[in-house]
Amino acid sequence: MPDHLTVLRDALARAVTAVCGQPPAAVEIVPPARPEHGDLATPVAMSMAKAAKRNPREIADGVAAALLADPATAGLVAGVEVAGPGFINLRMAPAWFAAVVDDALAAGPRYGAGGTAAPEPVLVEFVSVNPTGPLHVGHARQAALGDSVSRILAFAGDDVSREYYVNDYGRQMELFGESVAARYGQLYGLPTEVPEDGYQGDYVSDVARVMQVEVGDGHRERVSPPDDETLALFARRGGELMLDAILAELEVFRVHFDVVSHETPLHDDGVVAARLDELVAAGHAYEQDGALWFRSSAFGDEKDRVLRRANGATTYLAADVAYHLDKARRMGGRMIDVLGADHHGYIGRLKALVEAGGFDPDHLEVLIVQLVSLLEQGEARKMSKRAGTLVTMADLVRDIGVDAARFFLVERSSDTTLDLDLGLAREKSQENPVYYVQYAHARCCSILRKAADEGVERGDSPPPEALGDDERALIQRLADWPGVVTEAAARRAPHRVVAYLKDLARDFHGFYHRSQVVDAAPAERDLRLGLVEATRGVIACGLDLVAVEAPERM
RNA sequence: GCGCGAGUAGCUCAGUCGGAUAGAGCGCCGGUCUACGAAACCGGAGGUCGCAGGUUCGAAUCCUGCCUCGCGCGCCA
Repeated sequence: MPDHLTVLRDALARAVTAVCGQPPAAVEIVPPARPEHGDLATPVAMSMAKAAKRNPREIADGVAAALLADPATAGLVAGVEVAGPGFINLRMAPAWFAAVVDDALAAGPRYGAGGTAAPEPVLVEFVSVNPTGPLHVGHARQAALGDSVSRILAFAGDDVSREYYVNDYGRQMELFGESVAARYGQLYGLPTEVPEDGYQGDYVSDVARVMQVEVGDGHRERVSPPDDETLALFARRGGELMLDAILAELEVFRVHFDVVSHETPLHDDGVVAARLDELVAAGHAYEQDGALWFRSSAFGDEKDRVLRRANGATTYLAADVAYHLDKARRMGGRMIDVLGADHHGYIGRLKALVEAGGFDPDHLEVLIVQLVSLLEQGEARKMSKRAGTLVTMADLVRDIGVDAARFFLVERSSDTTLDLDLGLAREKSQENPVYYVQYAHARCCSILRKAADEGVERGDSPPPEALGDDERALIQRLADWPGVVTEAAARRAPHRVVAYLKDLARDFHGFYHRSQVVDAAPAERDLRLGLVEATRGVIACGLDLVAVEAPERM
């Protein structure tokens, strides 16, 4: 059951086709620049003018006449006017506004869902940090983006799977193991020291203490000096504990992964070696200077890349060959990787390896998330990994709460650096847009509670003769929702949902101030009760798409 | 040097597969509670859309060049 904006768009497309003899590429319906231009406007006649080699005003006149004669929109369009260079301005009838509200109520929580034209399986991989340390605010932004994109794609109709890829292999894990072992030794007063380039953070001691509980003092004799077997144990178990902590934090952050895949088995089970052999056999890899190179330049990358070093160790890229080709095989659909800005130089390689593996490189999409800087009183908060002043995701959540963190981290387009004002985010009041939106939801609930308390139920009276400006604006905003979802999904842009919610909340607050609901005359009351319920539903739905709670009371 | 991203109001940013007089929040100035929540509403001031050309009925949006900022350019991950 298409929503009424779609009904109108289809009717306009039919009218254009009848007048021009060819269908329009798209029918854009926009709010008019000025209120006296009507309720809705479309520039479709002007965009058709070139293709049809006709005067835009002439087309517009024809479309206007055809639209008025279309039975599908009979009673919904109150007036059509051609203005300016060929804009078609529409004045909608009360029945149209009522129909929009009915659309939303009939669809319930599914209003706006399923708009993706060609749904497909999508695997969204994000966060994927080494289990050697806690998540910081940059990861929090990636988590918020990856999860919100997943929620939006799923709502729009795709079959989404969230995945975390654990780099639990290689030199960094060894260093982590050595660091944990050193801290473990220190618990027994041994002179063990964390390596210079190891992990110095306090959390390493926490991991060591947990391991002390698990393995007891059985290894105290084996960490000073350490033997390989012991280091391997500390690296493996330490990594597991760290990963558990990371995933638990992400659950608190309302991020749940459907699949957690590990790098180590790709090496141990020979998958990496097998993929490298295949690349060689296909002529996509070659030996030079004792190393094995991927001929990625043949697939558009800037230069060739090393897969296996002269010392025999495979690179991170080699594992990614195995991992991404495995993903491509499992999915048979689209892969989205969410990466930090410092990894953007990696995109060419990833696309190249997907193509070399026989898959369409366009099926891999890489979303780059720009940096986050935290502001305190307008001053940038200095963050340095070395100085230990890095703000972790846990710190952020403790400071401003999950709702504010999730909201602020996706409020801006992911390809612009984000300034997060902690003072504002912490503020539980007026200036804070999170509460502004949540408050609108609570107000809707408050009205509905009052109606229930007074035994007032929504009747089925016909729409009022005329609607107020606030009602028209709010209803039109609701009519936009399905389009907003589709757009946010197509562009992988949760910030569109957030921006919409702020607009919707503003329209609602304005309506609220000037319109009585429960105590209004029957015709108005029925429409407004439906409008409040529909608004409440869309706010709750939109907030859920960015994993922010919609409280009934605040 | 090359690549990617950004440059729009005092600040933070929307808007960018071309549409009418470029928007919001914050901040600033002023007004509104005996109504379903004032965590709200209403009004005002505030702009060479980085610069310069080009494309056309029409450019913040597309093209070219330049400037500034961030990030990246390893047989690291």
